[in-house]
Amino acid sequence: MKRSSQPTINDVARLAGVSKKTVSRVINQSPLLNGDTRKRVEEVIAELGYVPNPQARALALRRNFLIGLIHDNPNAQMVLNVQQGMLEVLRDTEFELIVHPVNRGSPTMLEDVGQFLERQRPFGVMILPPISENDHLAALCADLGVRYVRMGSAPLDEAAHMVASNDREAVRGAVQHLIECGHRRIGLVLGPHGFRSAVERQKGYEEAIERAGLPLQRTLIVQGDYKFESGMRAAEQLLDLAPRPTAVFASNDEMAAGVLHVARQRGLNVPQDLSIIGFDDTPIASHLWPPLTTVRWPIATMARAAALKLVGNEGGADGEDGEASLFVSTLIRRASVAPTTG
Amino acid sequence: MKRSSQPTINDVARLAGVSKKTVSRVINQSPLLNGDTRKRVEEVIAELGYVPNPQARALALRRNFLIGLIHDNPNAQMVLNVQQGMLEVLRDTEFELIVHPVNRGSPTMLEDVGQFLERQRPFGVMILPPISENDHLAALCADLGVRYVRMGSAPLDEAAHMVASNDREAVRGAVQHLIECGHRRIGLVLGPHGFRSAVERQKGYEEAIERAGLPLQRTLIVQGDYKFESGMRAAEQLLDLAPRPTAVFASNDEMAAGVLHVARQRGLNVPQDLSIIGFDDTPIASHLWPPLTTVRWPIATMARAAALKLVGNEGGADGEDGEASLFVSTLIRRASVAPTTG
DNA sequence: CGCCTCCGTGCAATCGAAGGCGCATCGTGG
DNA sequence: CCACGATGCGCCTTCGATTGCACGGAGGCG
Repeated sequence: MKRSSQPTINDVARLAGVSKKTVSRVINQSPLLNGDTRKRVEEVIAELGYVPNPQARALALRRNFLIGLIHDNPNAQMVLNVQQGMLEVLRDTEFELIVHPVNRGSPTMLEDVGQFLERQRPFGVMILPPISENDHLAALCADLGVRYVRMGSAPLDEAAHMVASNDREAVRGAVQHLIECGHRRIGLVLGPHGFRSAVERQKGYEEAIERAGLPLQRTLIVQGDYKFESGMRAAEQLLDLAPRPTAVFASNDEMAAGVLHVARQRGLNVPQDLSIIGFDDTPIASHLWPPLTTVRWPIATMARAAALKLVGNEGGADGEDGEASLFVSTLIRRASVAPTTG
Repeated sequence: MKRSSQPTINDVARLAGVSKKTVSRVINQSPLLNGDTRKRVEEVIAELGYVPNPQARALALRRNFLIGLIHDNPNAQMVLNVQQGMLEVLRDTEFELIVHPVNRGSPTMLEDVGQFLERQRPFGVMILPPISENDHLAALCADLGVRYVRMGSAPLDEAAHMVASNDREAVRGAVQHLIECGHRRIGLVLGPHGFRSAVERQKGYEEAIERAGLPLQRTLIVQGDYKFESGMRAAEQLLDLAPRPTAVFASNDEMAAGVLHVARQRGLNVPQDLSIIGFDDTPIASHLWPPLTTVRWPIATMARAAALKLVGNEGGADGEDGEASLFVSTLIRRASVAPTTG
């Protein structure tokens, strides 16, 4: 049984014996308003269960209340954490989240996003890595007058338009941890070409090695692509070296799992024979055996901050945005790292 | 640099030298329309880059083009697969997907959803397990005149309102597989109380045991809650039994990972000493060591079907919906199952 | 005591698109 | 050659909410 139709602002006005304008004032919290009238209107609203029609509102205001989430991300946990974080903020507002995945590979990616933006004209969009690194995309948003915030592994825009973790520093810390445990031959599994995060994590590794006065050996650095299988391939390569590395930093957890997988296949004990550190602290990290030492970055916190930047101080002076833009990651120590026995 | 403002249907009409109505006819593919005029209008549209304003459209049509996704699901991979599947369908339409997670635990859950539905009046909503099992929620949608489709592990509504896998049958097959491998003492880790999927999977287990003429032993069935830790606790309990079970079916992969974890802690070899089967085929299943034999259910396919049900044959006779409602799961055989040596 | 100001409120126009109704035009047949 | 039906097209209203402008009443000041 379907309710006939929603009450409109006209119904409210009629029943309360006032004009639409007055009702509108009540809804929009206009300060100049008689207390009596306001109360009566509010009563009628409650009685009727009146809810303003967002489409009509959007039309009259010449703006809508949609926040887009653009991503091309294979990491489900991360995308969902972002959604959760953003929605925690948006829940208290009149904004809604509309998700729009795209294909990184597709040559029409920019057009796709452009169409989406033109059709919906969302109030703002959040762009997740790795496409957040695409400057054309940001330019497109700016051009169309759509607010945007990019999430990244390093600062890649002005503060108002980004939230970033500091991957380089975090990885440096992780590798330093390995060095402090006595490791000298530390393998690195890179992220895919063209990813800013991959570059940052590599730099972090190199900085740690150099600061410790260790030699930077090219053979210890092997290509990966953030996928499990590439972690396995990288491990094959690293474990074939003689002498073998005693520790490996993989640029994400999934590849770390691949390394662990291969180590196990070869009968190596982790962490006794090989220490492993990952990155991301996905659920997989804590469920592996042994549980994986990894770097956790505050996705949900960053997502909340991004949402606030998008919807925040709408009317206010936009010189001042109280939201932080840089977030620190922490090393989560589990059981996949041990001191060298040598 | 921000484009001043979007062209409207008026601009198009003026430039093409026709009335708005004619432009509207072109856009909405009205059949009664002169070819010449149509072409001219289309040219102007292309030239101006005119895109109809969805809000105005929604207002005039007294309906919008939003599909909601309601879930309270902790399984990120599943939620994201659903989003992907639905968006594959919606991409070709004018619909947009708006996500709305809820708190299962919250006593105001129904009100929350009600508010969401009243505010947005989405054209349709998709409801994921486990809240899809909540009949009040479905009733709410029906009451508000919002189309809905519920996803479940067993048929829980009429065909037009659900897509379901057949968990019972799938689990029966999985446990039969264990029995065929010679296992006689097979542990079961249950899903949480009050979950339909948990019940279905238990029934599948029991059916397999009974059909094989084996005794149904209560001590082999232990409670879990779909979380990794509960899998560990369950494993502790099962592996303390004497004689020990030689195989375990865990009601999802995460708990299976927990079982594997504990087995490893106790120095058991998997699969030689203990065979394990999970459910869901999340990425974790293939990344564990040994890779986990598990049941895969076609989430994305189901999501696509659900999306089609939601937006499909809008004007047509709604007696006929071509979309399937029941989907079969398959056993993915990996390395976590071995024949009994005894 | 009257006029002016200010506050609260209502009327009517507006946003962009859709569609009913009716007019103009074209084609055809008597 | 005219009448009539079919068809293409435009005017005007509508959807629900916002907002500029103007008006009525109350209070202050000359």
